Amino acid sequence: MSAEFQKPAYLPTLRALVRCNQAFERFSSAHVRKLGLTAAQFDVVATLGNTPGMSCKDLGEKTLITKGTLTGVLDRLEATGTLKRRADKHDARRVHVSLTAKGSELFDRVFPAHLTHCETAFAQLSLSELTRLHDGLQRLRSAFESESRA
Amino acid sequence: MSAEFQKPAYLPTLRALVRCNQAFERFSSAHVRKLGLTAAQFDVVATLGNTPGMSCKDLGEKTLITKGTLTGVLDRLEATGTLKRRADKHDARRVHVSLTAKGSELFDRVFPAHLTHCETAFAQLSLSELTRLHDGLQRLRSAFESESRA
DNA sequence: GCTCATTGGTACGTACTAGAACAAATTTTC
DNA sequence: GAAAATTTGTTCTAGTACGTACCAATGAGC
Repeated sequence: MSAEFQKPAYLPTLRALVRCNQAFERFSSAHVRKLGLTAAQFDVVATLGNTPGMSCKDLGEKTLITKGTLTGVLDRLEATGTLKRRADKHDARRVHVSLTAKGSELFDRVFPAHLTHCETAFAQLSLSELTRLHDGLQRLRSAFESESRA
Repeated sequence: MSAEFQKPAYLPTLRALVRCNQAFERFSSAHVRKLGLTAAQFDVVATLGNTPGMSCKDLGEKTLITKGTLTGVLDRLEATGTLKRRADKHDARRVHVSLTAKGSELFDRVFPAHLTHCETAFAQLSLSELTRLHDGLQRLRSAFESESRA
C-alpha cells in the first residue's frame, strides 16, 4: 500500500475556516429566510439600504456577488417591487439600482432584526478574541490573494 | 431621516470571515478546476481516497455536502467512471460509494498536488498564528451552532 | 406478525455561483 | 475624429445548494 501522506499542519485551521463559515451561513440564512429573503437578496437589500443607490458594478463589489449572478438576484428583487433599475444619466452602460419605498421599509424591518440575531452568537466572544480573529483572517486572506495573483 | 444604526463591533470580524473564506474558495477551486474537478467533486474524491468507501450519509457528513446535493455530485462522478455505487450488504437502505481504479489514480494525482498548492498560501502564516486562528474559528463556530439550536 | 416511527437515499423546485461569450457605450490612442 | 481597447451589464451553461416531499427498508414496541 502507499504510505500515508504527510498531513500538513495547516489542515485543521483550513477545516475550521470552512466549518465556521458554513455554520455562519446556516445560522444567518435560516433567520433571513424566515424574514422572506435569501442570503444573497439580504446582502443586496442591506447594501442598498440608506443609500441613494449605486451601479451594478459597485453593488457587486460590496456584496461579493459576481455580475453574472447579480443580474438574476436583481431580477427577482425587482419582480417583488423591492428595488428598481434605472439607466444612468451620465453613462448609458451603467444601470442605477436603488430600493423602492417598499424596499426601504423592508430594509428598516429586516436589517436591525438580523444584526440583533447575529449579536447573540458573537456575544459569546470577547472583544479581544474578536480582534485577534479578525487579524488572523485578514492575514490569511491576503495570503490567498497574493498567491492567487502569483 | 432615520438615525444611523449603532454599528455592532463584530461586523469587521464577520466580514473578514466571509471574505477570507471566499478568497480560499477562489484560490482553491481555481486550482482544482485546472485538474478537471469542481470543488465539491474534489471534496468527494479526497474523502474517498485511501478508504474502502462509505455510505452517502457518512460521505455527506465528512464533506459537509447535504444529501440532496450529494446525489447530483455522485451522479456526475459516476458518469465519468471515477466512483461506483453499490448496495450495502447488511442494510438495503444504504448505498456504498467507493472510488474505481480510475478514481484512485485520479486521487493520487490530484490530492497531493492540491495540498502542495494550498501549502504555498499557508506558509505565509506562522504555526502560532495558525493555532490562534484555529481556536478563534472553533469558538465562533460553536457559538453559531449553539445559537442555532437555541 | 403488525403497526409505526425512523433512517437512508432520491426527485423536485427555486435560487445562487463562477466563468465565458456577447453587445452596447465609453475611453484611449493615434 | 476613426479604429482599437476597455468597461458595464446581460445571457448562457454547468454545477452546486437547500428544503420539502417522497419511497423503500429497517427496527422497536406491542
